[in-house]
Amino acid sequence: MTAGNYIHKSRYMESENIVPALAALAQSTRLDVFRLLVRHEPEGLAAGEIARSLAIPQNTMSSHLSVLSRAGLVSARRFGRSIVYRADLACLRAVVLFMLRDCCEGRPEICAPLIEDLTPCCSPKPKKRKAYV
Amino acid sequence: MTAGNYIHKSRYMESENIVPALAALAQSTRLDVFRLLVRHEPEGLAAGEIARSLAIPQNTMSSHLSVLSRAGLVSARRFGRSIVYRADLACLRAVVLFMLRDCCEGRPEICAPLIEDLTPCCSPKPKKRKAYV
DNA sequence: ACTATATTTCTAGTTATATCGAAATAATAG
DNA sequence: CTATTATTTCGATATAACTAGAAATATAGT
Repeated sequence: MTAGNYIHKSRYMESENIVPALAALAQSTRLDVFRLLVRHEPEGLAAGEIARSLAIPQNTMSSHLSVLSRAGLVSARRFGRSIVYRADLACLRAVVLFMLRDCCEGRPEICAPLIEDLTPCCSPKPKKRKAYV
Repeated sequence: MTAGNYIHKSRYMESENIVPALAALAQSTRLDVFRLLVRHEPEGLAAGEIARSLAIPQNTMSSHLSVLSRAGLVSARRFGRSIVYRADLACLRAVVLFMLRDCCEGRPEICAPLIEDLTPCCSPKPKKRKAYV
């Protein structure tokens, strides 16, 4: 309803959702947290370990984690006394996709170099493919 | 020197530079401005036109443009009385690449779905393709 | 030099964010 | 039930961001 030309697909992120996600990452401690959690996928990391790992007081870290969580970039699940946080990689992909969708509109040549940079480390499904191409 | 494991390459963006870039985009007016400028590549758009186009006072817009500019996301060039702003797509790519580098480290399967989503609209050199698949 | 136009800088009020001590909540063990 | 551990919420302060009116700067035309 809100100025909608886009067909809503769940993996796409809309403007209203992207700003909190970018804001959540636009803070050095939170960016470090998110990167740490990405490196610890898929096991995740308890709140206390995150705080200790980055040398930030637990309550401060808790507030950062809640920002990341509200933005959808991390998820939290309780295990006993601990609350284990995990990076939400689908959300990361949605953010990236949102940013690239704009520059791709009608001009693929803009994103092509990016895909080329990315392909060496991230070529799709190297094992189940019959062959490449 | 600052905790450096990465080999510095110019197209890669470091932590210190990415936070201002994300912060610049983490504001709805500025995100709109950037998207507008991407759509107007490569001609660019004068500051006044940007302000008028988004119905924001010129001085307010000027301050937003300077944030985007400091972050390296836009460039400015004077033409007569006007100052024409352009989106810096290399910077956008560097931001995206930074975010993806982390999730690709050692696990290509994370970014592969993203590349697959991107490929239909942005496959490298689309004209030289024989046909679509 | 004067006027009109385009944009920025100055300034100030308002709002939001970051940080962290202290208190509160939640789960486990004895 | 009490003690211990893990985490969050509350509250207060400090810093930064957003907004926009008013003044300043820069360019072009007359």
